[in-house]
Amino acid sequence: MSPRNVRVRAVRAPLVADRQSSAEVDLGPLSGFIGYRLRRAQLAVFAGFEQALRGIGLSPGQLSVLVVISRNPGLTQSDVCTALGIQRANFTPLLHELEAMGLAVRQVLPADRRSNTLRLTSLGRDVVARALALHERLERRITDCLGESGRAQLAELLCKLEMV
Amino acid sequence: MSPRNVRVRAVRAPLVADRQSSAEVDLGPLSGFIGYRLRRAQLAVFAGFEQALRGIGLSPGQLSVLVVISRNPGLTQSDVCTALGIQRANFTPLLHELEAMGLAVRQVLPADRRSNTLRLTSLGRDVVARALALHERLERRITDCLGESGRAQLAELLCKLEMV
DNA sequence: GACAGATAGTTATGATAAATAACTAATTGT
DNA sequence: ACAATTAGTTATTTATCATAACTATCTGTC
Repeated sequence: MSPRNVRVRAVRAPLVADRQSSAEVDLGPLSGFIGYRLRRAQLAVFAGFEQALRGIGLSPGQLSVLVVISRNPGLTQSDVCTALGIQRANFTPLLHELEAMGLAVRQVLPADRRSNTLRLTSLGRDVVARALALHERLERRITDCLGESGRAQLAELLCKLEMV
Repeated sequence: MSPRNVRVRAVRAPLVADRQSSAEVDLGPLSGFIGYRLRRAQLAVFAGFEQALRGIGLSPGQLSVLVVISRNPGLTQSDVCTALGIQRANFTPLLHELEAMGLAVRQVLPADRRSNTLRLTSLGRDVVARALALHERLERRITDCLGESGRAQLAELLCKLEMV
């Protein structure tokens, strides 16, 4: 126990012994965590989104808002927020960007002057159509990867998962 | 086509006509987008994570790092980064937090003094064990929701999706 | 009709995750 | 010995999400 007994072995011990090559890292229970898999998958898919929609300049969130407005003209901001799970406070600047890009317009609802109804401009409709067309590529790549049935299963499982 | 022929109809059009109740919002193609479903599902699961691990005070990212270190003591920072898909630059402060919490230690690798090998403290091992136990609850809730086979399918599909 | 309470939108702010660039120190190969 | 890499750090930027406080408007009740 005295310092003397500390062998040189301790010093020249195989310090690299339990070093692992990054190829063989064991994720342990992590690899079974749905949350972990979700995070990695989402990062990959969002990267694919940016790549597929390059040149359009829309974020996933922006596109989702435009699609909802396009399918439901006249919705209020709050309606869109609850439909997409966005906080009203965060929606305001997002929407103003879409307005600044000339893609959407706010219009005070006369029946309730607190509310704004939302519509796309004709440019907005064009851009959504183009974005959806480009987005098809991404979805096709995913289908190629998972198979048609795998893709459908995944969509359904994710849908269930939202209400855990 | 002359201005005269523009009927009053245009003016007193039913301005509230196409208002929709938020219950019946049509997500259109969005509901089939894997990326959209991923985002919503991940938000739900991460909220569940925070709820399940309340009191431990670890983020999903922090726990993932601790688990990897625990299963692979002696990995360098870069190893952990590539294993988990984290940027080295973002890893530094994350790791320093874990060190400050007394859960992990950095140790210069003598064989390559640029590298730091990582290990858990005994406190770190305790905390990981407790965190994993609590995390089981979340995974069980997910399994209850998707079924055992659904859960396995989901994990596999997400895994494939990472390499799209 | 007046007024308390609720709602729609906005503003400001803070926390977190992720990406990029530039830097230091140490190593490698020639 | 020296150029080119590599590991880690620092600083900065951006995007997303959450919370609280504010205004303007509306609703229900007396």
